[in-house]
Amino acid sequence: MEYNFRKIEANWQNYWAENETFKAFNNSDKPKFYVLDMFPYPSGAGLHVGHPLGYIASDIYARYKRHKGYNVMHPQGYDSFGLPAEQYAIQTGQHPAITTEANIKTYRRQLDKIGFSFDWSREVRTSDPNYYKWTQWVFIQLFNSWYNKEADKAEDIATLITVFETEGNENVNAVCDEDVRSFSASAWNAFTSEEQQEILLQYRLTYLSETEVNWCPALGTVLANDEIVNGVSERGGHAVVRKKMMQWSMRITAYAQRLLDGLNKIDWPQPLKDSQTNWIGRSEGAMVSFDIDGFDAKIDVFTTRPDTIYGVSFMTLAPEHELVKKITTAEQEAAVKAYIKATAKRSELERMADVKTISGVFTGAYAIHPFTGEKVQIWIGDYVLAGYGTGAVMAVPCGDQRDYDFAKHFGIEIPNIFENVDISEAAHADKEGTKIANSDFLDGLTYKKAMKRIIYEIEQRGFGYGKINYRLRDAVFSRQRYWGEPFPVYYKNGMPQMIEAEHLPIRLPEVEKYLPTEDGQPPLGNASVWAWDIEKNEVVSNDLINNETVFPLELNTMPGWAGSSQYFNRYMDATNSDEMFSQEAVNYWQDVDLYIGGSEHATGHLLYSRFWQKFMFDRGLVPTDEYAKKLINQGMITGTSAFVYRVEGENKLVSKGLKEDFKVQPIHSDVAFVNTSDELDVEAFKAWRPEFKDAEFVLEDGKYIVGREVEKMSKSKYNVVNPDTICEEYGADSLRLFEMFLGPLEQSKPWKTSGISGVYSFLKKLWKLYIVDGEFSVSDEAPTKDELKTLHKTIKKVEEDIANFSFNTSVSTFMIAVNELTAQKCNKRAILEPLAIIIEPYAPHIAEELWKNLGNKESISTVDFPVFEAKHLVESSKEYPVSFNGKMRFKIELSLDLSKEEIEDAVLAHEKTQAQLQGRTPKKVIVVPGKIVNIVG
RNA sequence: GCAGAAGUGGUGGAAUUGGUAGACACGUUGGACUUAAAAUCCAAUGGGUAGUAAUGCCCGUGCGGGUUCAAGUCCCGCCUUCUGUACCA
Repeated sequence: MEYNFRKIEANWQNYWAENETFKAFNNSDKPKFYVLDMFPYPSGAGLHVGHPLGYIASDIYARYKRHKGYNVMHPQGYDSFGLPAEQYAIQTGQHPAITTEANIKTYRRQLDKIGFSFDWSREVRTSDPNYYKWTQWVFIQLFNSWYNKEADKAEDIATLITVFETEGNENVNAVCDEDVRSFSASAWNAFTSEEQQEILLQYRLTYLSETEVNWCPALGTVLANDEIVNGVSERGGHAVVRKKMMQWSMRITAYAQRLLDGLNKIDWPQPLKDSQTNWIGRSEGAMVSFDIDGFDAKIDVFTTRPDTIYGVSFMTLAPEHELVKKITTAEQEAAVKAYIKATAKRSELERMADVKTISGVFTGAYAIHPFTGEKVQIWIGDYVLAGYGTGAVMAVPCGDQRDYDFAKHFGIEIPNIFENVDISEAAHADKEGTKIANSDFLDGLTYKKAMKRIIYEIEQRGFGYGKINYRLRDAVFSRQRYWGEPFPVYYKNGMPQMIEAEHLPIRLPEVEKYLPTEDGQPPLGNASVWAWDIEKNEVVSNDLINNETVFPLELNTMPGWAGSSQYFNRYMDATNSDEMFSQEAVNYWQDVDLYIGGSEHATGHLLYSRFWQKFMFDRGLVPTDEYAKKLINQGMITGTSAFVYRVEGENKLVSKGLKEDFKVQPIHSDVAFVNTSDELDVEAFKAWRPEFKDAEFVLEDGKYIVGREVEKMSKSKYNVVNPDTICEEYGADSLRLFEMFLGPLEQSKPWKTSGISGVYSFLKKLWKLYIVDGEFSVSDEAPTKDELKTLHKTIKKVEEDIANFSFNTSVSTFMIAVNELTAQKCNKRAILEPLAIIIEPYAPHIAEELWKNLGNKESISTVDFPVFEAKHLVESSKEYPVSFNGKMRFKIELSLDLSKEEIEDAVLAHEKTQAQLQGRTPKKVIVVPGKIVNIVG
């Protein structure tokens, strides 16, 4: 009776599917537990062994929690809108929906093979109209909301309109556009409907505005800040330029502080929290206005060091600053123009890479220092970024290194406002421990006191106000793509109008071509049936647009993060067609208890989804304002690439050991042709690369040995290992165990197929424990002390390891247990039955098979994890023999909340029983205060 | 530059609050079984050194210091690698 994993796994996978074993119900006597994975984008390449790592970990946790008596929801779905399917469509004309459907089929087949306990009845796909209906619905809710700073939450836009109608906007404290004009109630009521709409748009949480965006000509679309890496597009590495376009944006900045505060109450990895904190970029300081000499205009600056204002000796504007043109003098005009032209030409990438070069031009204009009344030069320089703060700085060369360098370079004076500080070499940027000097009323004050005083003075004298600034920008929400959620928006007289919720979803229209139109419109501009009839409430042909009731629909689609910002809530009630989710469902499931996924989403999905959740919380749609209590970032599994070495200029390939003797060029070989001893199957390689069909292979010891290198697992590096192959050869349980055994979950580590034989032979040994003379058979004899010890040790360790997410060490624990039980020739039900249960999360198929053969009819997945009485525990903890002053002592760990005497008694009793068991005389016991208990031996 | 994480055998990695460093596994070597191979099982495996042997001694967790009866673990100062981020005023 062999361990036939192929048959066992196929049987159980069918059984689970037929019986919907892992279906979670929205009500139960058991406590709830929600385990979530980041759902995958179904790419055409299918899964490689790196992808399921996080799913295996979450699955172990989910199965474990089921055994511990929880009602566990472990859903899965697909983030199925995205660029690859669209680009494939552009190349082939194939509709992205068809490609996506095919890819999902592959993914599902691969996932099923691994034996996950997903509740597929809750599957979601972001590209499914029944799903994106609710993405569109949330968009409408955002549009119909404004952020009330008084209440510090989002509210219905209707409440804002009421305020406008009764008292205008004088007393409204909202997060809104900066250039909102003020009006009275009577003025508001006199505005035309269009004027009112325009004003409201400046308050809505999602709004349309002409914004400067990151335009990527090669991709034909706008990119969000987090989609740009080092000045080029994250996807494809194409150049990105700044361009002004009409775009939908999300007023995420309204939530900047709450997004920061919320981090304190969630158990997420510190590095991830740090990167969100940096991304939000809170800084405290002041806004200060400087008058411009001879102009009726002011330069507003944001500074974190208003206390150094007496050190200002010039000002610098970003070259793009709107005042530059206005204030530049005739003499300086040519130089300024040339400089602006030169900086505009430099790409973002160059500008960032080249931070050393100091450049700038004097505008010829002067600002008036608000406190001293002195004239200070106004310069432009590209070290000032148009996109941060106001795009202008008050330069304090003695306190800021960049200002210092600039001043030195252009010979501008550097006044010193610090007591006893030498600034002849560098600026003095330290805040603490220095007193301010030469600064009138600030003289002698330290940083903290000076800050308080100067902000007070600035506000008193009307030069500005204290301000907290955030680096976080509002998120652009429009994409010029086809394969994304269409907006539920049509345009009437140029003003955006929402389609009523009951008419959702607005389905993606069919188009002839997936490229932008010839006149530069997004791909939806190719659709001929893409207009909204407000009488019929349906999408109609564009030809009818001249009708009074038919209006053009929005041509942009939503970005990738739209669909992933609320999917975790939709899982709670995934098939509900009347609501996004029922209140009963969301009140039952509340939030995610464990979320596992990659850290690359730190400033994308994981920030936006927190924003949406907070918004939904404000509007009373969800019960919590953070949706995931605990988050774990699983590490990446990298590939181990294989290389052959071609002698330059010859059709000759030399083995690794000989490559030093030649001038060689490494070439990737497919890892499929290399065995575990790094030996290349030369014939297979020749058949794979026809250009080497006639090549000469220079062998060492009769073998061709390849070179190895750890790289990211990718098709182009030919180092992809497919989970299907592993499942076919070793079984899904081996794959699951091995992925966990590979190393700590959160660490990145290279895949090495050779190591899998260890876990595979472990499973075979486990199987054999239950078999006597080729037949399933266990004895009902009472277990021995040693056998019980092995079992309880294993239970204790595995539970601890699961609690710490140290799945790798728990696999070792299983191996030790099986080795010990094999050595003890243990074949007893009392040991083997619980063993099958505790191994089940890691190796569900074999565990179920063993369970069935033990004579248990019920599926193991419904059995509770064994709990044993304390009296069964043979020892309270591990004993450490320790050498102390030359004497042998033992350390025993006891976590007891008892007095010294009670502990002494307990230890003595323990020692007595131990001594009796081992047939020796009891040793003298000394209890040392603290946690350490020593037994002198 | 800044922030975070990490450096342990030939390899992946254990070592829970400071207490037998190298668990477990891969690989390697030797052995059993076999006509042979595969599979399986057994044994050895950080380095050095003494001994026929049982066994013993010395060194050893990136480097240099320190605290401690005791340091991979704690403290100070370095080095290296990885990850994120960056003219953020």
